[in-house]
Amino acid sequence: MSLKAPPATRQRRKEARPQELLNAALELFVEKGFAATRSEEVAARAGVAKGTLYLYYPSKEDLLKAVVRENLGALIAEGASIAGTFSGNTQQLLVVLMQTWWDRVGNTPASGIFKIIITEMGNFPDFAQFYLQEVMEPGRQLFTRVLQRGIANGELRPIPDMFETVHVLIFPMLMLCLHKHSLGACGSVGPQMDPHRFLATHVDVVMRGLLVRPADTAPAPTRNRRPAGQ
Amino acid sequence: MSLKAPPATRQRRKEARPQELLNAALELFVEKGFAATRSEEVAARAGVAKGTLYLYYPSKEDLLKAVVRENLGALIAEGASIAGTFSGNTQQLLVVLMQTWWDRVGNTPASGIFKIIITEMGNFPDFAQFYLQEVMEPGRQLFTRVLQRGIANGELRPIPDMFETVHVLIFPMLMLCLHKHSLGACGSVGPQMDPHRFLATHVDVVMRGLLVRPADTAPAPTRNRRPAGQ
Amino acid sequence: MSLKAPPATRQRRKEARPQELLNAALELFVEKGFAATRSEEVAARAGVAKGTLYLYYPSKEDLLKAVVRENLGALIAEGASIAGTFSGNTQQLLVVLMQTWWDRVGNTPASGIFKIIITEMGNFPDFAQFYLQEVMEPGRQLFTRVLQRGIANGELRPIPDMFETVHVLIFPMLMLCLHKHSLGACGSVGPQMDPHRFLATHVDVVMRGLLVRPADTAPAPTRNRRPAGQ
Amino acid sequence: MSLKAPPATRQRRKEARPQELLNAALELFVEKGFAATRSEEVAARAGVAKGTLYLYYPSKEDLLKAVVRENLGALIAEGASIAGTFSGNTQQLLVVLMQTWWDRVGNTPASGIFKIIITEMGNFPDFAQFYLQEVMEPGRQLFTRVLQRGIANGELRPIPDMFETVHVLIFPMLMLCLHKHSLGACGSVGPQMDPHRFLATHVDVVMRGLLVRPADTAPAPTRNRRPAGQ
DNA sequence: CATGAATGAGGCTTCATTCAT
DNA sequence: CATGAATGAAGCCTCATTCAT
Repeated sequence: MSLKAPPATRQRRKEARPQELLNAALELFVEKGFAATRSEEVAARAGVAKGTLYLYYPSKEDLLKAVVRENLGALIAEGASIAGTFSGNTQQLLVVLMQTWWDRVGNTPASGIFKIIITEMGNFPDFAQFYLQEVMEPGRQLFTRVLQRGIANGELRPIPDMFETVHVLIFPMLMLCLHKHSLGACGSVGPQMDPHRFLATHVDVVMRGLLVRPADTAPAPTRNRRPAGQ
Repeated sequence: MSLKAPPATRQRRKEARPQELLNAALELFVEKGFAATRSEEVAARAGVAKGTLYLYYPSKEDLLKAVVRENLGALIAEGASIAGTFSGNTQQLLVVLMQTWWDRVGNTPASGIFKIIITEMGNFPDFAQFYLQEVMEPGRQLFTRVLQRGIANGELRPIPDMFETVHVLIFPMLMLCLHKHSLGACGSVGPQMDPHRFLATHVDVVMRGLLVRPADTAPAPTRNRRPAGQ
Repeated sequence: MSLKAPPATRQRRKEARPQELLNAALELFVEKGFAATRSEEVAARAGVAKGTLYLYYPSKEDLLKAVVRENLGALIAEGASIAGTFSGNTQQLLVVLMQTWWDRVGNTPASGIFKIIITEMGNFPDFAQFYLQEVMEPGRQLFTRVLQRGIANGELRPIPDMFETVHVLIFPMLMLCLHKHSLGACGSVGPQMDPHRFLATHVDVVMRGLLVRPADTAPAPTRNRRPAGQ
Repeated sequence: MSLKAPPATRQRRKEARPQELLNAALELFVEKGFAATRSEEVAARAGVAKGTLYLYYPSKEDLLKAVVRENLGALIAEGASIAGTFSGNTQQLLVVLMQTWWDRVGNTPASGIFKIIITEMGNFPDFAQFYLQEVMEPGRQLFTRVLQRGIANGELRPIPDMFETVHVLIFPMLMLCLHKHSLGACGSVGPQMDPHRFLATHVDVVMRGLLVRPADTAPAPTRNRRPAGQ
């Protein structure tokens, strides 16, 4: 842009720093765990020196809290925006919800936040409250409304255990994120999970189980892969 | 002092030590994470002194590996034993498999091992191999066989994406364990998850989605609870 | 903006900077000690930014040395000026010396320098030499001359241990300064020390002990206070 | 004593450790100041490793508090014991009090506590309260009682400003301690202060100033030293 | 000149591990 | 075997100092 290239050393980028540090911290906390991540690593990955981290976050613990807040905020915002207005039947809505959620959250570094939450909820009790109120509960209510609308529409059969059924919808999505950052990140030998296909199958199976009269729709026609082990 | 009495206690303990240490370690690693758990805490919870731990396990890392080995072993053993011989239809088999698995694994301290695996797989790469080969793969094959038998029986419709479908069955079970040791352990305010009911609902919904002709079986008759929020 | 106005302030400040920094540093070094005072605090109290301090003093240590030099210089100057020419008897001279010293030194921020000297003499060995030569020794000689003149005048009795006697005169003055910056600065509950009264009493008692024939002078008539605890 | 020499390394001396650490800490805090003393230095001077210090005191600050408590305790105990029963006139009592105090306190490492107190009173406000109540106030009352008894006996003249007069007695003693650990510790070039002689002179001068009719006692006959500077 | 973002050496503290008893 | 006092490497954090603006 300007004629002078950005100065290599000792750059003054006060504006961008917090976000860069949060990104670095998220990555490392997800990869190695909070306790096993050294603050210096976070700083290094953000491209600054040890001390700089402490100009923005007073302690490693505060950094963790900022990471969680920041990324849960993103989750919440996404959830709200996705629900929005949608015309189409329940199955289509669920497919859109889940695929969008994957594109916007699951396929994003923010997906790692679930691993942190699960791991550190015990050590930082306020996370539990925060997570429950700001993420789990809204998500549960969103799915509950979707299913209830489907029942009211006559699309879905009556659902006796709504609470559990909603979790049957949600849990695989969360597990997909966790999987991505554990087994999925370990260059494992076996066949890789294709998230989109998994979510499509998940919705397809569950919807067949909830519809009044399951359509005879085969799921997205699949090329014949995975000959082994099945 | 006396010639016979005291050794009894000491003797009994001596042989139980390794198991007591592994139990204590499992609990603490699950609660606080491996890095955040101090060796001394493990020893204390096992009722021995710090040094004693090192008589049995040469390092904290080795202790972790023993914990993982031990509990993955348990998982494997359970899995193998559960499948066994079973007469009944596929849905009944899956219900039995899952409920038994919950009783023998999920409802056991060993359920925490999944949290450790997910958390530490990045720091201890051999866990991935180990876990994949000894747990995930056998479990996947078990469920694959069950579904394939169901298809062969004519109970189940053809399943185009067997790999994903099996994970649709497995992931909620794993997530249930993780949930139990995170949100579920935090005295959260909202309604608690009832694992048996969750698994029943899970099987019911998924089976309806897989059966050739979904039975009209209502799931386990539910007392009318959870009036709020659904 | 305007052609004339703003520089006035800035200009005035610029010349006053070193002194403002020294004042701020003296205060803080006295309050918290040299090691426990952060450079940034000094700058902040002087109303400048951290970096500015280093435009005037190349290091915190140099700042300390400047503070000590500056204030020992003040002490020396005062000492020299106080002695001056004085007509009156020895007791009157001592009273004037001490009260003046209190007004010009003890009752001034410079009084804090004694605390610094005592504290940091061990860490900065040249302070000892400096302090001894430039302050203690001149002060000792001043008092020695005063007492010797009193003996020669026939006002004072012979004094066998002049060295110690002079310290009997000096030590309470120094201790008064130290007290002012320690207990005296801690909003202590008990009765407060009135420095003028203390010095008057000090001179009175000591002079009675040194005069050939102690006058029957009551010390400065005291309002009846301090009924408690004495 | 025993046949086996004390084990050289990794000695187990749990009993003695706290006192050894307190002694080392007192010395170093007095020499260099609290903030300028590194915990590792304390440990090293006590002959242990860094970590060992923390087995006994949870932080450097707690160590300081223990040092102060420990040594103020000693001071208090001494004060109480010295007062005791004494037959003789007031001057003799004061001489005994002061010389004993010097032998038991001033000439002891505990004398350094005054330097710490003066320096750190600002940083640790509870020290002020503690010191005032447990040391200054009892000391002041002790000297007040001695002087009042002297007045009642007819030995001493009426004393209008008892509070200040008592401090005229006390301050030089404190200053003597401070001097010992500052100028006196710096291998200064000039003549050294002889504490006993100083205290004797101090008492002599002050008593002459307080007695109804000063005795004509010369103080302890002095060998003719210190030819210079007086 | 003045600023304050950035640095990194250094200090406090923890804790895995050792070893004398 | 069991203990727990002791160790010291390693991590968190501070702050004196630098330097680009």
